Amino acid sequence: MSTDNKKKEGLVPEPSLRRMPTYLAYLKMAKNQNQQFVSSTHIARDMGVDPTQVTKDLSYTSIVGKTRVGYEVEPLINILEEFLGFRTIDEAYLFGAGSLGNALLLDHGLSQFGLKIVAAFDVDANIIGKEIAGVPIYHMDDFHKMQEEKQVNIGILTVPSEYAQKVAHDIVDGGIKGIWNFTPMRIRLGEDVVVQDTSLYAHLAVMFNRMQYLKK
Amino acid sequence: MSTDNKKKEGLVPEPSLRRMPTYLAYLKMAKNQNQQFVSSTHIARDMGVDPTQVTKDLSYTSIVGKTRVGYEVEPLINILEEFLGFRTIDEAYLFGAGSLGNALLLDHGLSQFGLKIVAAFDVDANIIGKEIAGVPIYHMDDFHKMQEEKQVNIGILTVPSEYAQKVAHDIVDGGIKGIWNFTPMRIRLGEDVVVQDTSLYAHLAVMFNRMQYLKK
DNA sequence: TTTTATTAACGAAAATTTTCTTTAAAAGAA
DNA sequence: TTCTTTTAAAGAAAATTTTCGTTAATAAAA
Repeated sequence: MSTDNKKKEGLVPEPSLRRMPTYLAYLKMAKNQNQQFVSSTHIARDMGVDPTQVTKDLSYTSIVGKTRVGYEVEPLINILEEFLGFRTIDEAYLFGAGSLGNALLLDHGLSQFGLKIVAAFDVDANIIGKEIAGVPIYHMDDFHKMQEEKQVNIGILTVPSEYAQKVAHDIVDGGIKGIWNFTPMRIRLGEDVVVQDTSLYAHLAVMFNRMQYLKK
Repeated sequence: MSTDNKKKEGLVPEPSLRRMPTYLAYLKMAKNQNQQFVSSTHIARDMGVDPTQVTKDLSYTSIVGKTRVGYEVEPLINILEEFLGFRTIDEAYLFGAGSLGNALLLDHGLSQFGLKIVAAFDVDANIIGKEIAGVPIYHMDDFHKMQEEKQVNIGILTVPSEYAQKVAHDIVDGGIKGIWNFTPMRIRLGEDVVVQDTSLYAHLAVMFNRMQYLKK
């Protein structure tokens, strides 16, 4: 019954990981303003969060702050970027070049955070063979052949929900180790694959719900 | 007597809200396969989650399941869509028509989930006056004037990080009540505004981190 | 040099979320 | 009908995450 009773010991908490890029964005601004040090209290005040949460989050990295001074901005940026994996470029395939997939191909922000989409796959004959933002679109059937040469291990899933599980399974067979799942479907895969769910609609749902409480 | 009337005044937990659209996607597939009922145990097994979590999540809506049968698919879809605010169309402005903003304009998935972008604002003279996916792009300065006529209350924030706080403040002044923040910056605003952070890079960070543990 | 104020780090406590357990209801079988 | 099995619901327990309180370090001031 208990299928995934894996020890979570030593893992950096997901909420902490999600907050780290926000500190990074803040630090880059501080750097632009030529600040050499920032204290956790400063960060916390400016960002509207708890100061102890900032120190605790940053303590997961190798940075050490100086008492009464704070953290040195530039080393902290470097350490955070390294820690988050934004410094090493990982190659990725995009599966499903519909409107959302297209969107991700056009967004050049991703490459600054360590993700480079090297090819896209789809089944729509109208777009296969074309390029979007310099990324070639192949037929889904060509994936396994392509993967033999390239050995990419990240797959971005932007197919229609009904194909999510099937495609996910298929690409894991081809050696994909991490799936960035933009579909609203939950996909079931083995323990040796990382699935990151990023459904925009989930966030929309939270926003709509919280807004209801304002309207009275 | 409601047991969860504590400090947060009975707010639906955010994790539950985020999971609801995944149930919705699952249910739509069940409907397509002409299933009339689904039980929480079924949903849980197919989606790889805990069955009691499913019932608990669904209990926040008005649906009531039938013992030994489950939930009726079609009413549950309707109730969920209604509950999540996907049935009523909310108008939104897009702030920042760069690559990510462009992406959101091109994605026609949003309109199916109750969000309709009616105008975009930017400061780039090269794109002002043009249209993307039928949505006109205006200069940022025209926002307040426009808002007087339209009274839109959702703003999608896809400006560069360094302008996030400033623009956020400005649009709240113009009457925006909910901000869907796609920048990695945390923004500070009053209590009467809902901010939903959706930084893609936060999710990327989690995925990269979790993948590190596979590679050994 | 000594004192004071600010800060990171660490562990404890509180709050939140998830999982486990029990209970009652009801469909289907005997 | 009566029994068995499956299920939703509700409450308890466990795990996780956040907040709180304390301590030690150290830069700046006296």
